[in-house]
Amino acid sequence: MDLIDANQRLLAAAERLYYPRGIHAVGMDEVRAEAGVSLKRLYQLYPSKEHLVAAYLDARDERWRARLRTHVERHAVDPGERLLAVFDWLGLWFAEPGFRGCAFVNAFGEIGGDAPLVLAVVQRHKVLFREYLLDLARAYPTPDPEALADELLLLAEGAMSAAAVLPEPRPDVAARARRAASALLAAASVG
Amino acid sequence: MDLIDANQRLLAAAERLYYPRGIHAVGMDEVRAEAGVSLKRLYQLYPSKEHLVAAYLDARDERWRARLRTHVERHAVDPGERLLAVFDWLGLWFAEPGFRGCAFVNAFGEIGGDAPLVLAVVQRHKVLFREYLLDLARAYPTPDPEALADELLLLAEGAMSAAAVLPEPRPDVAARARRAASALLAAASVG
DNA sequence: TAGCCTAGAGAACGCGCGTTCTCGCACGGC
DNA sequence: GCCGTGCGAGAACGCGCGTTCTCTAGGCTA
Repeated sequence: MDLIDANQRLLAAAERLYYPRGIHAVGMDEVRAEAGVSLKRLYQLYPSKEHLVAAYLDARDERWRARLRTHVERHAVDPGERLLAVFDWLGLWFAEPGFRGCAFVNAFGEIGGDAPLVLAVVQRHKVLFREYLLDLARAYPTPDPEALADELLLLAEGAMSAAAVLPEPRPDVAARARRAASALLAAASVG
Repeated sequence: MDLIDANQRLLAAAERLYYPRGIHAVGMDEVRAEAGVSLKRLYQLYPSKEHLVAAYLDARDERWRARLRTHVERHAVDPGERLLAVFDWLGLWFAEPGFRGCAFVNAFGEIGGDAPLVLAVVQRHKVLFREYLLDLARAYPTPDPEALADELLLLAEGAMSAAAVLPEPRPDVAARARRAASALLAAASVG
């Protein structure tokens, strides 16, 4: 097995273990075993757990945003509909088995304080999500796309938190967020 | 020192240590030392760390909601203004030194999976916050106070996440949330 | 075949945790 | 005065972690 293979297996194993259980609950040896990689290789690729965690989050960021982008592009063309499609996708995500909230917010709560590499990846993810919403908002007829993007960002972030934390039976969080987003779109529209 | 005293000192110490640093980063002995209480007393009051953490979160929940309620009652009488005052208070909270996001969301990310006592307190806190918003929304002239409360809850939750995670310089998250809340209020109003 | 580099398996190390146990001591009832 | 009970102080224990080290085996070159 070469380095590239081992790397992919490690990242896949990290995803399978870290997201459902949290980071500090999963030891390096468990990741190693799940990936079928020797500890030597692991530390050759990632000199510390923090590096591995940052890489896991980085990979998750790419995948998460790609999935969102794909859904939006496939299901809407009108700028307003595209912004609302973000919330439809959130609803699909929330309904997936094993959903446990935003991995980045969770990681921040768990090790945000001391882990600069991880903090940087978390912040970058949120900035990139915000920029994606801003891209969509710029296509929408509103005088202040930044404000609109920020407002929708807050709704989306709130939906992720609420979907993760609220006990069952919970109101359909994504649908509520979509309704609010629709109202904000109408309020921000110049047409 | 009697049990009541020791309990108060422990809860105060837990608050000072757990919120800024996270839960798993603070050991029982450190809480004991900060509180000036013997380990024996600690385990007499809380038979495990999970019990102590749950009690810390419970106390924080009470204090957090009381502070919010006090601010809202002191600064607004009109129902719409009261709902908006929630976001003003969030802005004050975010600006406090040491702000590190919602302690309950952080605790969920850190140990949500396996810690039923903690999970229950987290969920209860969010439910009570939602009920408070619902109380305020019921005084507002809208056909669906539940929907309005849920929408504002999402904005508030999103603001907490964004204020915690987004890197500096960050947009004034609470003000953005307030603006969005204002738009949602207008959209929900029957008058 | 002999030597050598590499890699895997996993033992070992040092540490910090949650929890329990031990010890010595002060204080209250007879 | 004396015994027992409860207390604080902190040592001890068992465990699991992140990280490093050791041993062994195999395949490559000459």
